[in-house]
Amino acid sequence: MVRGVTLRDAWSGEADCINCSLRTSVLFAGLTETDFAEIHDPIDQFNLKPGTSLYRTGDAADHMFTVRSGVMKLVQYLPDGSQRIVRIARTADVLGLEAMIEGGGYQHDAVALQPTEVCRFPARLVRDLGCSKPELQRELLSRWQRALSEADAWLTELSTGSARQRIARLLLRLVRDRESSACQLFSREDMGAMLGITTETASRTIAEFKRKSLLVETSPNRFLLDIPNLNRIAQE
Amino acid sequence: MVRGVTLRDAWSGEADCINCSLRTSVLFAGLTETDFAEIHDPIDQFNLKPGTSLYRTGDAADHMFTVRSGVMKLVQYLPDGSQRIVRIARTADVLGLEAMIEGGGYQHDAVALQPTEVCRFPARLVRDLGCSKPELQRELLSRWQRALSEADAWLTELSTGSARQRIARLLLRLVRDRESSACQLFSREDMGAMLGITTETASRTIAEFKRKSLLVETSPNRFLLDIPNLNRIAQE
DNA sequence: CGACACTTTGATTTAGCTCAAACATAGTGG
DNA sequence: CCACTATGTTTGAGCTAAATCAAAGTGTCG
Repeated sequence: MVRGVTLRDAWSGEADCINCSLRTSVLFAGLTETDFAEIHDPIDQFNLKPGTSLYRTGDAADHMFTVRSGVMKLVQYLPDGSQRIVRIARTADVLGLEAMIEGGGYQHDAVALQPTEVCRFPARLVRDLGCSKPELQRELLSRWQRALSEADAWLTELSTGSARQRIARLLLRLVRDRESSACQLFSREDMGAMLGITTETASRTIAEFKRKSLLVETSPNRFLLDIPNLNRIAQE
Repeated sequence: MVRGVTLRDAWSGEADCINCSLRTSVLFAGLTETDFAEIHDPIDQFNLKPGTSLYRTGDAADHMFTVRSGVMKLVQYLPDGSQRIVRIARTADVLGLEAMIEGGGYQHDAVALQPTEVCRFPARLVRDLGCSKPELQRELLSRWQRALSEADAWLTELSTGSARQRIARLLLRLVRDRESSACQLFSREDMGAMLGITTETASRTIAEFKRKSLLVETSPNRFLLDIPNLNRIAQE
C-alpha cells in the first residue's frame, strides 16, 4: 500500500470553469457564463498521485468534487478492519454528494487509484445556487440517482456469481461507453476489494483470462479486452 | 414462490394524512395542516398481501410510496434470471424516490414480504411542493442519502464475510433501533437473495443459531435474538 | 385427506481461501 | 553501478466453507 500523501501537496491552482473542457458534462452544465461570474467562492484544482486520499470517512463534508481525469475509489471499512471498495468515480463524476446535507460527514474514504485531477468547490455553492437554478437541482437529483443505481449494480453485478463472472463484469464495466476496448487495470488487491474476493483469486483469474486471450496485455497492466467472450462469461 | 397479486385488489381507500400517526416521521414531516389542505391529488392507501408487487422494474415511475407497516423488498434481476434483493423498506421508509426524475422508470421490483400497508402519492406532488418548501427539499435529499448509505451497508455488511457473519449482521440489522430484540424472519430463499448465499446455507445457519440459543423461536419464524453474542459473531 | 410450497438435513463436490514460497519491478543509498 | 529493500504479483498445495444434488420432514389450504 502506498502511504497517503496529504492534500495540501496536491494543490494545482484555481480552476478556470468558463473554459473547462468538461463544462457541458458536469454538475454545472446548465449554468451560463454570467452565473459563473457570480461565483466568488474559490474553485480549486488538485492533482492527486495514486494513493492520495481526497477525504476520509467522517471528515466534515463541506466540499464536493468533480473528477476531471483519472480514477478514484470510494472505500468503506468493516469493524474487523478489512476494506471494501463500494464504488469508483471517473471523468465527470461527482464526489462528496453527501456534502449537500448540512453538518454531515463523508461516508467513505476517497482515494486516487491513478494520477487524478479533481476540482473542489464548496457545497454551500450548490446549496445556494440550487434554490434559484432548477436545472442544477435536477442535475443534482440525477447524480444522486446515478450513484444509487451504481451502488445497486455493484451489489448485483460485482458481488454476485463466481469470481470469473465478477471479474469479467468488472472488466466490461471499465470499457462501457468507451470507443476502445483498452483499459488500465487496478492492483489485484483493489480488484479483490471491489469484488469481495482475495487478491490471489483476482490474480489467478486475470492470469487465466490472459492465457485464454480474453485479455491481451499491451503494456504493463494495460489490456485490450475480448468483449464478446467476456460477455459470455459474465452472463454465465 | 407466491404469485403476485395485482395492486388493484389491494386498494384500501384514501389516506387521512392529517391524522396519520406517522406524520412526524415521514417525508411530509415539515408540512402544516394548511399545506395538506392545498393538496388535491389523491393519496391512496393499499394493503398488500405477502408476495404482492407494488411496482416492477421499468414501470413508468410517477408515484412514490410511504410504508406504514410491514416490510417490502427491492429486487433486481441478473441477466441469468437469478434475483438479488438490494434493500428492504420498513415503517416510515419511502419507496420509489427515482420518480423524482421525470420520465424515468422504477429501478427495482418492490414486493411485500409481509402484510404491508403503503400510502401512494404522485411524484408530481413532491416535485411541485419541493420548489416552495425547502424543508421538504432537505428531507428528500436526506432520504436519498439514507438510501445510498443503506445500499453501501448491504454491500459491506451483508455481502462480505462468512455466511454466519452475514446472517448475524442481517438479524442485528432487523432489530436495530427497536425497543425489543424480537423479530420476524424472512423466508430462507429471501434471506439467501439478500446475503448472496443459497437457501440451504441460510437454513443451516439459522438452525445452528437456534441450537446455540442465539435465536429463540417464540412462534413460527418469530425469534428473540441474543444480541451480544450475535454481535460477537458479526464482527468476526 | 392429499397437494403444494417451503424447510430441514444429509452426502458429495468444488470454488475459493489460506498459507507459503518464488518471482518481478522499482526505488534507495552506499 | 550494483546490492538491497520494499511492494506487489504470481504460482503452488492443501483445506474448508459453501454450493450442489437429493431426500425426507413440516405446515397450510382447498
